Amino acid sequence: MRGAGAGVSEVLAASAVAGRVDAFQRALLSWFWRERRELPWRGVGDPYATWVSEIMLQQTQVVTVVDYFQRWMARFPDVAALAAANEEEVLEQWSGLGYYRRARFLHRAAKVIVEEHGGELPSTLEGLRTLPGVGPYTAGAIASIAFGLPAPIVDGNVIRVFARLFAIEGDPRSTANQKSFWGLAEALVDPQNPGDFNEALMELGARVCTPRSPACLLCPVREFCAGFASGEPEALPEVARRSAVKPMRAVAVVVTRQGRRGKELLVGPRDAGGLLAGMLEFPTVEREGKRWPKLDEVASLLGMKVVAEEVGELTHVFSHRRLLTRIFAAEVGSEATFADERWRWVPERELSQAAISALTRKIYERSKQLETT
DNA sequence: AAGTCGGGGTG
DNA sequence: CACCCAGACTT
Repeated sequence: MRGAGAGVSEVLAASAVAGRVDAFQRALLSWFWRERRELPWRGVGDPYATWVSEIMLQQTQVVTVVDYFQRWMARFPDVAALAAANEEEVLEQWSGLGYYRRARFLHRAAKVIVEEHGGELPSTLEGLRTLPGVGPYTAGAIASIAFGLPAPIVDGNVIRVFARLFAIEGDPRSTANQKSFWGLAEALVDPQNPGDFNEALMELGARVCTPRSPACLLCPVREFCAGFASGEPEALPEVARRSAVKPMRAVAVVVTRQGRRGKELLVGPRDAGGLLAGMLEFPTVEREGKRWPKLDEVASLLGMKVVAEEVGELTHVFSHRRLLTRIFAAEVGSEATFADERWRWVPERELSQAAISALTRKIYERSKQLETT
């Protein structure tokens, strides 16, 4: 029995991969070359495309990313185009994808690349690592996939695959186990095909070595796997205890007016730094806990008296928050203006392409739906 | 080492 | 529901 965080060489020596690293690499790679999915960022040969895809894929599944990636590349085809854009345009493209800080990092890094690297992505692990938003995983992914360097990667898929292959017990996030995962990734990556090898590990985790019921009978490396041998591959890795989801309440008012070009809606940017920082939203008051804010509080936010009708309520779940929102609707005169420069009128047909979060999109859909009934 | 930060897919 | 996802960054 190996304890958590055993040295990499001991873990490797005690496994079925010992002395057969070449065979392991060949088995994994030939499966990958046969079974891999066609994805829009694969085989493009453009480090910028690899970078964009890897940032989008952070904590986000492949199927979700595909459309966003294609729209992004059409709008910002290269580093220079991204660097020249303003932040709102960047957030418009990211709208709905979540973790908006990633979009800001991508944008900021593009400026750094133009100003300090002559417009070319750094081609070393250390250079990539200096870019905002590029951590150990993403640096390894770009280095191996775009530049052919034998850099290791460890993501959620690799953790699961290695925990099973090598029977790594204990909390996979512990420092000791992280050292094991990174050490194994470094020891196993095929220097001839580092990018394909790394992608193969992740694709195996995503499609075969899945969390609940892994498809071991389809696995190209099951002969090397301690989890398969044990008969209980799904027992690893150990699942971490999740922190509690805190309740939140909010009141949002969808304020409309008839502008010269049809109906317009009042929106403003959220505070920087917090949840959904900088995204446009309807006038909203949020509160931690289960007590509802009052409509008056939204009115004072706007500096006006609001005559509004409640049109519904919806729930939105974040990873660590559960937010219930009461939605009101108010129509104001076409001459309505607001002293606070935070607020601005957006034509209804432009809202769907604005820099709004999925939550704001849901609120809008709900208010529209009630209008017609 | 623990918390923060979205959103969607899945059993 | 709960869990997970081609994580990074802050405290």
